[in-house]
Amino acid sequence: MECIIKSMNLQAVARRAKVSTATVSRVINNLDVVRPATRQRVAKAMQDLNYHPNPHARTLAGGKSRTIGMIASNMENPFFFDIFQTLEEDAHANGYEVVVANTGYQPGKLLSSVRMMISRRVAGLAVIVSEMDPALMHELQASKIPAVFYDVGSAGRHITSIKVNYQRGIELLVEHLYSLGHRRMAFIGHDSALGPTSDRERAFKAALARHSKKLKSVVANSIDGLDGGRQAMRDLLATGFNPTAVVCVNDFMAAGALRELRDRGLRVPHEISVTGYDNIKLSEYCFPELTTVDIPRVKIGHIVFESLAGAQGREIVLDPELVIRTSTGPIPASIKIR
Amino acid sequence: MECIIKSMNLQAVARRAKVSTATVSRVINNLDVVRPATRQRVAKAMQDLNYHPNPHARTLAGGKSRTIGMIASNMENPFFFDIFQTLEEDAHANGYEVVVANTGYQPGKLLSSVRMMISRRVAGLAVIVSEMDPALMHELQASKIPAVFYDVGSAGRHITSIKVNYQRGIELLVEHLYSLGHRRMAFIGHDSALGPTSDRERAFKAALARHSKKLKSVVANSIDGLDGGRQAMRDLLATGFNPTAVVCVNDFMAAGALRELRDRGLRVPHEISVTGYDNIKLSEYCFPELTTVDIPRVKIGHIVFESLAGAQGREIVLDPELVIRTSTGPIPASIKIR
DNA sequence: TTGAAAGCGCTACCAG
DNA sequence: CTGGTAGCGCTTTCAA
Repeated sequence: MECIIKSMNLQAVARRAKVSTATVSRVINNLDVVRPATRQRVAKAMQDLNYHPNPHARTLAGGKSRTIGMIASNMENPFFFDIFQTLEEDAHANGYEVVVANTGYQPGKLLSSVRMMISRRVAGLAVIVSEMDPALMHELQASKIPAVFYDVGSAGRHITSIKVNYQRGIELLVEHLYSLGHRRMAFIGHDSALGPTSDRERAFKAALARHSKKLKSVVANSIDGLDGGRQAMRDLLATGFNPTAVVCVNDFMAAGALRELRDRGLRVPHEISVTGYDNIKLSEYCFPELTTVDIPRVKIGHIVFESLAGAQGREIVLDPELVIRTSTGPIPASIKIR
Repeated sequence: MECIIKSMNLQAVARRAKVSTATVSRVINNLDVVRPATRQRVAKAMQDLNYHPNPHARTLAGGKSRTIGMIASNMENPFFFDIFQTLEEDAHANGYEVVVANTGYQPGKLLSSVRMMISRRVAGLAVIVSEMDPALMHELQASKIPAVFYDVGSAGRHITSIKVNYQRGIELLVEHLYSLGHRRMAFIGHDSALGPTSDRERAFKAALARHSKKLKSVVANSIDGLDGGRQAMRDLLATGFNPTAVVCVNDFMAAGALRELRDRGLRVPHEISVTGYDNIKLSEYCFPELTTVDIPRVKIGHIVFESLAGAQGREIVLDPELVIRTSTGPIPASIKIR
């Protein structure tokens, strides 16, 4: 029993409701020029026919879609996912969808993703990445698509910029560690295209320098993720520089780093302290729980949507907050003597 | 300096290359009827104009998109994300994109997501969920869109079914625990719309019954996630039934459960054993590392793409494998005496 | 091998 | 308030 279901279209609905396609379109788009009675009739026809508008046709005809794009560096990292989730909620609540693209921290993918989003005619674009590409801004500017950048770029015509004072967060962490007696600290970062020395690494170095120009430090980078964090810690320990505290670029990597220490029998925080960044849910489930810095991801998600749908071109700065848990503590007694 | 960039279209390219729009279309779609010289000319024109085809127009005109849809119960759970990631890789490698929809285990959202995917004219649809909806199969069948179901539904005309023998995995786990001496076991599951007693819970009970009809057990359900796992463990301990081993529906919840035990000072596995399911990366980073059952997510991702792009209507069954780590051990000495 | 033209389903503008 | 209709950018016959 083959049944050819030629998907319903405006015309079919129009015929059934005995109105023109224009009127059906008006009903679909909630234009309140339609007489209630007519609206009723059309609504019923749509129901009866189980009609669903073709989004592609709508986008093509209208020039704009009901889709918001989000480009992230690493959706596997809960930090990005959390932002996505709030954004999606807001979007759905307003009849939008959101499609995501992952760059994996590769600038090349960033650019191609932006292009793809533009050709998709997204209604707005959220760029939540650590990478940067010079051509990006230009293309985006030209496309006139409302956009919001997180952590990179600056506000402009249709462009909102959300920034978290990363530097400040690192300072809070380093200050906390310093006050606990730590003097030999290391930094674990992730590969990003910002050159050999990333902003974040620099922020760490700068925070150290605040206390004393003579504080030595070591840096290890790897891929963002649990394995990457573990690998970085391995590399770090292999340098022979024995830090009493390790500051990680984010919680995700910190969680991986903790595992390596556990394997080696180095007790945290008794023998070595570790900090994360972001305050993702996982940071509370690590062993030990991570001392970290809170980045308000839910808030960011809301701001992103709002900036895409409403007030554009703003510049927003958020301040991070220190969250002290059990992965940090006083420096080991054996070292105190020195 | 305002510049109106009216986005390039086929016609512009056609004009510049001095051919018809039909020919440009042929070049775009790689139809090898075009003379090499012509193709060259068109390609250059596209370059010069920085032309990018409008996917909506393509879908509208062609009736089919280059987008694959994936519907998952909980993208926050790495299990689903891992499948997504492989699927996306394969898709991109073949010029497809993939859009995801989250159901949060709600059957209602499942249905609306399927509808949305159908109206989007996705080229294929992967349904990786625990919920089920009767109307779903019907609509999908009628749409003639190639689909693949994971864990629910059965193969059909354009429908591929991938199943993992969940029951078998649970058996492996229970067997392992039983051989370690455990007799009082509990199960931590997550809410799903399969009624008060889910398939998975039943699988657990059945596995217990294999050994002895008299084995008592208790079940606690909560929301899938770290917090949910923790809450379930809390509920479990509150029942007063003191299990020596807890089988969790998946690794994600198990990770949450471990945290609660840690907080209470219950040492794993010395005082209580815990198992997970899926073998996600996080299971290796838990403390202690989770004994679990491996579900080949990468393989599943590949099969999904393959089933959507190529051979359809198959029925595939995968077998899970036991992975023994350190979250399970012999029953506590204090109990052994009994 | 290429061109001309008829749609795909919908929006938006102009009349009535 | 409603209808008619010209596109939106592309694919796909049908002819040449």
